[in-house]
Amino acid sequence: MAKELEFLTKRSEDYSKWYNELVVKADLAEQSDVRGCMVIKPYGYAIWEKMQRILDDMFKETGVQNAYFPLLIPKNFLSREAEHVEGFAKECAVVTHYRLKTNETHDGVVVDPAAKLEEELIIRPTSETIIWNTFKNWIHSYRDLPLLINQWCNVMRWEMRTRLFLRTSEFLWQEGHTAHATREEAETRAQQMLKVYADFAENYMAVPVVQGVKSETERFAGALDTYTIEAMMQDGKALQSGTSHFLGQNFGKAFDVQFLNKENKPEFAWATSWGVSTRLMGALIMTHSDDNGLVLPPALAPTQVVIIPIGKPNQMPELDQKANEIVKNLKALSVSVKYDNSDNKRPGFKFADYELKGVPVRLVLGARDLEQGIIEVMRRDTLEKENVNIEGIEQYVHNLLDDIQKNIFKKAKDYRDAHIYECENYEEFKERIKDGGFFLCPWDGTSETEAQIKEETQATIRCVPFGIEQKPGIDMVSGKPSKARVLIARAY
RNA sequence: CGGGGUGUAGCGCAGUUGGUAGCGCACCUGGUUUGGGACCAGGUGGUCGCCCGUUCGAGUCGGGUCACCCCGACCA
Repeated sequence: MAKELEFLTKRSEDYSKWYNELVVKADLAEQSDVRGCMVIKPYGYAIWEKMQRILDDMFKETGVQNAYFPLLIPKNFLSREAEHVEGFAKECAVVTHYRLKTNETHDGVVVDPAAKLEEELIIRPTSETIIWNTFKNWIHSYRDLPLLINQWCNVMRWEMRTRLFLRTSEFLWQEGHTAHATREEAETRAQQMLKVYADFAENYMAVPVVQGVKSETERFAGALDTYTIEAMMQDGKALQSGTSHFLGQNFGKAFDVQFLNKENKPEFAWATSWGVSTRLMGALIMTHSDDNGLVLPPALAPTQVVIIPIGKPNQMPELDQKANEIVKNLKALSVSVKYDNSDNKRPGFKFADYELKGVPVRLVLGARDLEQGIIEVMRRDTLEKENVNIEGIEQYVHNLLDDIQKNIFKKAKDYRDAHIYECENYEEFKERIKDGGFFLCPWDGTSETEAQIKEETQATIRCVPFGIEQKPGIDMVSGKPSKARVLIARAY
C-alpha cells in the first residue's frame, strides 16, 4: 500500500485524526488559511450541491419559497430578543468600519479611523432577526399567512475550535423561517420540517436518525421547543444533523409583527425556523466510510459508476467503443457514469482512488473479459467483485445501485441499533459511556441532573426521543421519579 | 482564556559539538510499462515563521514576537 494512505487503517486508534485526513485525501475540503474557515473543493461541493437540490425540492413540495436576506445585521436587531442575543452574542463577528486606507509607508493598508460605523453591523450567525424585521412589512392580515420562506446562505459563528464540515467559523446552510396565524399551525410546521429532514437523512443520505425534542438547556436561543435529528457516528458519538424550532411569538413580539385576524383583532404572528448545514457532509462521511475511504450512497454520489479499461494500447480502441456504448445506455437509465480511460494513471491507482472517493460501483472492462463477453463489477459498500455478462449490464448496475443504497442504510442502522443501550444505573452508565453509544435513561426532567451528567461524563441529553415507549421510572442520578426516558450520548 | 506541542521546498520530515541545507512524496522531461496505488534516468523548486542579540560565522545558542495544531471551556 502506498505510504501516504497508511492512515486509512488507523481509524480505531484516532478517529478524529482519521476523519480529518479522509476529508482531505478524498478531495472534499481543506482548511483555509483564514482562521477557522474551510475551502470546500469541487468534489465535496458536488455532493453538497446534490443534497441542496434534493432538499430544495422537498421544501418546495411543502409550499416553501426561496428568498435572500442581507449578510449584515444591525446590532440593535440582535438585542431585541433577550434569550436569542444571550445565545449568540459570544460568537458574533462585528463590522465596525467601512473603509481602508494605505498606510504611512505606502506598503500596506490600515483601517481608516474616519470610517467608523455609527452602529456596528453583525455578520449573521443566523437570520431570525433580520428576517422578522422584514416580515413586519410583509404581514398585515391573516390572509398573508402562513408565510413560508427559506434561504440558502452562509453564516458565521466565531467558534473556538473548528473541524472540517462539523464545525467551522463560516458554514453553508439553509435556514427556513415561517410565520403563522396560530400556535398549532406553527408547531405542526416545526414538526413537519423535522420529518422532512429525517426523510432526507434516511432515504438519501442513508443515515438513520433518532427524532426527538431537546431539553430546555439544549434548546435553541429564543425557541420554545427545539426538535432534532440525532445520528450516530461510527465511534459511537452523536451528531446533531438537523434542527427545527418552534419559536412561539417571541420574534413576532420582538419585531412587532402583528396581523389582523378574521375578527379584525390584532395578533402577534407565530414563528418557526429550521436548518441543516454542510455538517451533513460530516454525518455522511462518519456514518459510512471504511478503511478504504469514503462510501457514498448512490443517491448522493456525483459519480455513481466508474468504468476502467485495462488493455494494451492496441486494444484500447475496441475497449473505448464498448465502454462508450455502456456509458450511453447507463445515462439513458439516469445513472451518472464516468469512463476513465486516462493513460497517465495505472489501473491499480484508479481502483484505489475511486474507492477513496466512494464511487458506489466500479466496472472493469478488460481485453480478456471482452472476448468472453463478461465485465467485472465491484460494489463499494462490500468491496465484493463479480463477473457479469456484458449483455444487460446496464440494468444489472441500475438494480445494484438501489441495492447498495438500501444496504448501507441497513448496515448503519444495524450498527446504531446495536449500540443503543437501556440503562438505569448511573455507575454502570458512567463506565459504559466511555465506549460511546446512545443510552436510553430515565430522567427527572431537571437541569440539575442534566448538568451533573455533563460534568461527570461529558455526555449530554441529546433529546427526548419520539416513537419509543415511555413509561414512569426512577432517575438514575437523583433517584427522583422520571416521567420519560431520554437519549444520552457524547456528541460532536 | 488555561495546559501541552510545532514552525526548514506544494505536502510529510531529517539536519550531530555553530561551518553556508538534505530525504521521501508530489511536480516537469525522456523512455519502458499497464488485471490492485509502476520502474529507470535526468530535472525544477527553500531570504530555514519574523525581529533583535552573541559570534569571524546562526536552521542550530540567547531574548522577544507572530502563527498554527492538539487537549479543555463555547457550539449546528
